[in-house]
Parts: sequence; structure tokens; C-alpha cells
Amino acid sequence: MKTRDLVTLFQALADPTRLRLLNLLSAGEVCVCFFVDVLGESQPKISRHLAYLRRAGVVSARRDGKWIHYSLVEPADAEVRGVLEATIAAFAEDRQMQRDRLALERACCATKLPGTLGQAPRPIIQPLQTRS
Amino acid sequence: MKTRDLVTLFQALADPTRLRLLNLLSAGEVCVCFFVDVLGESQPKISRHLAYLRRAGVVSARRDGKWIHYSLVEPADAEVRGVLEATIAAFAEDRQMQRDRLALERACCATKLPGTLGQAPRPIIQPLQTRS
DNA sequence: GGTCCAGATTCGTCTGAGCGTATGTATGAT
DNA sequence: ATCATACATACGCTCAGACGAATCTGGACC
Repeated sequence: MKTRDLVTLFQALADPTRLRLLNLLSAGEVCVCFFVDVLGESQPKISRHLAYLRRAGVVSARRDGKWIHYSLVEPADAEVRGVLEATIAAFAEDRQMQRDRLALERACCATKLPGTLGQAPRPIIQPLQTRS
Repeated sequence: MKTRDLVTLFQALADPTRLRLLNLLSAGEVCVCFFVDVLGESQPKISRHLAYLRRAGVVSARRDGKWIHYSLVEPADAEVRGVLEATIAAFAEDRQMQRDRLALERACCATKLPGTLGQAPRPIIQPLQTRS
């Protein structure tokens, strides 16, 4: 492992929007439109941060018709993986992160999605574990 | 815990010089002059990065006559602590970090310190554990 | 007082990154 | 072929941060 790898990872993690994206991705594969809906940020902003995470090798994208699904990439280095896991574990103690997770679950499980999301493909997310 | 705390931490970690400083500090309390000597960087550069780490609450400084010793601060949040520990654990697999640790040990244990370091207070460092 | 030394800070410059806005690019539907 | 949808990217701006070089501060000693 090289110092540069760690720096790249930390640069990717040093932004609130990107942390929120990773928090949602820790639930599973998520479509871009859900990021825009749940985080309430503009589509170009979401897209730019996702591109940043892609360049850093933290996430990967998969095309599905008109939609693009993002998911976390397992880092090759065990140590980098350790840092990422510790980061995701930290999300469990953050109120905003928990609110985001709940909003994602709500958007995902709603029988009628609100106008903008139309017939967007629902993410298959892991249920949120409530704090002990 | 707030997202902002994590962002502050990751911003502090997103620089190779600061990671090298933290690596040396993981051995124990270290005097500034040893940072300059071991990392081979200019004194203002070292000092600026130490100031950054201080502002981020990652390290603390202690005055000792003309010298100033730095040491790691235990983060209040258990989750932040977890991220920092995972980061320090990652240093054990990085060649440059190991070289730095060895150089610090060497500077610390030398009976005759080279000219510049004069009678600088030796850091009391933890011995470097070699990889299993 | 003055002087030396260890660090910190300031200044000016430059690069990278974040933002909103606008535009480009696939894909699917008609 | 045309049009709408979903997402990506380019442009222009602003601002934080990294750097070298120079300067300031504060303690130790004479």
C-alpha cells in the first residue's frame, strides 16, 4: 500500500455531500435519481461528486437503460478497507446520516413514488439497523 | 457525532505530509526538530501542517523551554477514534511510513546527534513492531 | 540590555476543488 | 426522425489550501 492511496481516499471522504452519498451506498446499490431526491441537492452537484468518488475508485457505476446505479467498491488493500469500514460504522452515530437512510428506505418502499421519480428502479437496500 | 467532525478529520488526513507526521506521532510525543530532520522537509512547511492538525483537534502541543513537543489527541467520539486507529493501522503496511519510523528510532537512539539537532530533547517513542 | 535558537506566522503566488448554470450525451418512447 | 428522460460534463467564478521565502515571537543565556 502507498501513502498516495490513503491520501486519495481521504480526499474523497473530505466532503459532506460525498459522505452522505457513501452512507446511502452502504445500504446497497442506489440509482442516481434517489440520491438527488433523498439529499435534496441539484442533479449536477450529485453527479459531480459521484464522478469524484468514481475517480477515487471508491464506487462503481452500472448502466441500466436510462438509469445508472452506483455501488461501493471493495478496496483491494485490507488497510484501506479498514478505514472505509470504520467510516461507515461512524455513520451509525450521526443523526443526519440516519435521517438520510430512513428517507432512502421510505422512497424505496413507497408504493406510489412522487412525480419526479416516476418509475425509477428502486434500490435494493439493506434494512437500517437501529442503534442498540 | 456530526458529519462536520468527520469532514474536519478527513481534511486533516488528506495530505501526505500530515499523514507522515501522524505516523511519527503514533510512536509517542515528538519534538518539532525531529519532524524536520526525519521527514527532510522545511521547518515552515512542517510547522504549517502541525498547525493544521492542531486546528483540526488531532494533535496537541506542549512547550518545553525552547522546544515544542507534539502528541496525538484521543478523539472524544468513539467513531472518530475508530477511523483514526484504522488509519494508523494502515501505516504498518506502508513502506515509506516504516522507513520514517525507523529513521525516528535511529535519530532518537543515536548517542551522538548530528549537528543541527544539537541537544534536542529526544522523543520517548514506542519501539516499532515489525510485521508478522 | 543583546544574541542565538526553535518554532510560528505572514506574504504572495498558484493550483485544485466546489458551486450554479448551461449544455452535451445516451437511452427509450412515439 | 423526433422528443423526452436520466445523467454527465464544460464553463466561469470563487475560495481554500499548499508552497517557498521572508519575518516575527518567545525562551535561554551572556
